Amino acid sequence: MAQKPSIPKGTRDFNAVEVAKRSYIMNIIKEQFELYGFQPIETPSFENSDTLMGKYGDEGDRLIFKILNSGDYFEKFKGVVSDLSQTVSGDLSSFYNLETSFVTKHISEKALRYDLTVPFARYVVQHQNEIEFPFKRYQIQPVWRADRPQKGRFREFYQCDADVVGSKSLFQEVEFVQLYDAVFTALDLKGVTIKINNRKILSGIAEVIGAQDKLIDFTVALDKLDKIGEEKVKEEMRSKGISEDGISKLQPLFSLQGEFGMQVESLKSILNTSEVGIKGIEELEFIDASISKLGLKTAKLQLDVTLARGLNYYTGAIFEVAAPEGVKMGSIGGGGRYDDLTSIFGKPDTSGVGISFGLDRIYLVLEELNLFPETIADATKVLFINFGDKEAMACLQAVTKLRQHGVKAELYPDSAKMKKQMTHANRRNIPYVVLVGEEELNSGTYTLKNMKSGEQSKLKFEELLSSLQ
RNA sequence: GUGGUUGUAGCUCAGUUGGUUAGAGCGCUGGUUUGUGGUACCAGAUGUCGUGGGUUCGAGUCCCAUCUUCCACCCCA
Repeated sequence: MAQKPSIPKGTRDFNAVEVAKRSYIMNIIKEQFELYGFQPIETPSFENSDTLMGKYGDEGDRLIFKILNSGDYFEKFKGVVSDLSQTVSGDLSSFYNLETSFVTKHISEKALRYDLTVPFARYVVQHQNEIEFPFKRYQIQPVWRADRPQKGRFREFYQCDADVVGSKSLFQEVEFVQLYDAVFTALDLKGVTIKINNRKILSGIAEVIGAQDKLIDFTVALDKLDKIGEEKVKEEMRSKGISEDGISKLQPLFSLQGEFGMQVESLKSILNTSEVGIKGIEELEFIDASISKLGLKTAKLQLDVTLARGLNYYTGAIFEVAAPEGVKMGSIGGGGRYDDLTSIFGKPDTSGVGISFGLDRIYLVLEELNLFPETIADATKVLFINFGDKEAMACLQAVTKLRQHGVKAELYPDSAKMKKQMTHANRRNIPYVVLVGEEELNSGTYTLKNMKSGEQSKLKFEELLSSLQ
């Protein structure tokens, strides 16, 4: 027992105050989700590896927590190897030539949930006959990533997702922008930026510069523009084999600035030969026009052509939410349109679109900006001081009655020194204490003390109740 | 996964070129006050210097490993 206990890297314990603050955020998100017509579902913490692997790209696969098979997985694995190579069972030398992925596949068949979107796609396919489409669901559950922790980056964290499947309507995208705005407004987090882009535009650009086959490399490089600058981006594109001619066609992109409309115009000039690119522009224009008509409360919608989220399943709109200016935090939300996600699980032609809120990062942002309401922890309202068994019994009767009337009341369990009991009330921020000693016991009264003002008065039970309600 | 950074009392941090018994503030405990907390005064205790090895007569200080924290990549909420 000499060793200090600890928790794994990138995980956290939450105390009562933290839990209260977290559920404050969660409840607001939930409320808005339901207001927009989404219904909750839950999926298991872990899935079959096949369900998750290969859905997030190579980098994603690396970050998936694999669960080691239970039982004697090693003995079974040796069996697989010896069947395969006909080598003598127990000859370890053959192990060294094996691919990691091969080994992993045989010793691990389950993995922890990496996000909520892929399990949701699995859910939709598996329950397609019970689901009424378009299907709007929300899901608030933890996900796990074997990432290296940093500020706002954990190995276990919560995502809050809302998705619609079974509708290609762009009104869904419009509503999701409104939903983002509604949640952040309800949280009193003003000035968030909802960045929007469209995968079709990125495909169109790649097409125009003759790099269709390098779409991912191209977008990953472009995504870094505001971070590493124009020259470094070009350098990276060159190193990925994008032609000099193509890069020069991108030139207008690097100086893209200003209002939505102006950006769209310059995009049109680049993309006029690309059918898919034009389609992307039309989609963007529709969303922007609709939002302009409907209005946003506190967030702003901004076109960002360099926005290229790594997930390879987005096909249309791409969203990412940035914290208000001055807060150093990665994105606090993201999402987009995916036309093809469920086809991986055998259900083609089902378009989906969804967004996600990063609970833990929103928490950090609210904390930094001091935006949590003060009354968030709804704790005990009155503590009865314990003077001894006889008095305590009388107190407990009063406590019981108060509780029946919905007053959060408790009795200090031990007849400790008064100072200790008062200090206890103080530290727990309990606003009232009640003193019942011999005198009160005889007169059937209660001395109620306001811990903030120091005032106190002797009351009958009915008076006590009404002043605590 | 790559490179760097951090760890000393409950908390925030000092601690010299390696040298006797490791310090401060806040907090904590007790008392001034046996029916009154938060304010005041007095007194007291803080500790495996992250962990494990090594160098040295001697290590909080130097070296190695490991864990943790934060940062930059990568990627992402």
